[in-house]
Amino acid sequence: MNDRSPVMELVHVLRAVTVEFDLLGAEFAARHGLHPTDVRALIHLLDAARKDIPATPGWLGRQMRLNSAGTTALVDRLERLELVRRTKDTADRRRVLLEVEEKATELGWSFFGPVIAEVVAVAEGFDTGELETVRGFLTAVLHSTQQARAT
Amino acid sequence: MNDRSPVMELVHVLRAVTVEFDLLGAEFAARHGLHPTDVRALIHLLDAARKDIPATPGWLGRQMRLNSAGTTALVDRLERLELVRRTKDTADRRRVLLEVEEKATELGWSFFGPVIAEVVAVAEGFDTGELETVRGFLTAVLHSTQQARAT
DNA sequence: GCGTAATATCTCGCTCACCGAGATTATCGC
DNA sequence: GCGATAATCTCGGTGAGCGAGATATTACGC
Repeated sequence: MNDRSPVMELVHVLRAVTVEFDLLGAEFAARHGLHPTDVRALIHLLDAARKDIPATPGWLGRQMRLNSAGTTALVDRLERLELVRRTKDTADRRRVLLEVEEKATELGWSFFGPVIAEVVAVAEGFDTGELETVRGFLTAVLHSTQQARAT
Repeated sequence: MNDRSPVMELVHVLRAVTVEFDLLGAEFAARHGLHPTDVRALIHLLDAARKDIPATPGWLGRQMRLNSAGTTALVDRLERLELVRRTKDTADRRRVLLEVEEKATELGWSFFGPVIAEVVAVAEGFDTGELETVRGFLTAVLHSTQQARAT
């Protein structure tokens, strides 16, 4: 596999994009006095809310690869910042549901807003078919790596 | 901006890919008894070596958004793990150059190898023009976000 | 050349994110 | 009901990263 092959270029740029997004998250976190982990958690929680997946501490911990102690600490932090609220699940009273506060969605938009604007601006230069190609490729990579990680 | 618009789908999948890559890094780190930060540092150092950019603690700290104390601790860790070597710069003797050991490149390949294999497999289903479209799009997003972060 | 400012790195003390182990509380199958 | 299982939380400890400041080397103004 040549270092200059088209596919290797793709790998490099993909990696560079993830590094860049990480740094964006870290800077956003620092600017708002929270930790990169909190931003990552926020992303997962907003994602869950968007997809109507019930979010619990256990679920969040699995997403973030944190153990239960770390997860409790994380949720404590988020609750203290008034970004989430703990509520008991009436069906299974062992469970605690995490509900994102409005403050959290606002924070989420102020993080993603600029990113979305960037991507929208870039997308201007591509036609619908091309964007569909990009989306298809990224989706395939996503599923492929998720698959690989699960094994 | 509709949540189901093609561009928003792209944003979501891009974000999902970065989350997935983060998790890959974290799991790789855990499996090798090091920290996600160490893996990130390794990526930056191997990148620098590949591009013939001289890597110093200061440079690495800027890439990672660590302050000097944290950077020193990081380099200490990497040196203890025999992944990098500190050498004095003869031109500017205030500076310390970080040279990656062979062990580090091996570790890098064992991390990227599987990822590359995934991307290569996915790329099979796309022709050269399509891959070029994807690469162009990601490169544009990369530059655009780098630009935005600098301001 | 000489003193001063700027630059690169490191040291010290501290905070707190995260882990391992285990306690607590609630649910389910028998 | 009772043991097994599951979800969450508590406690104690480790160490990554920060702020402040020390040290060493180089660049600049005179």
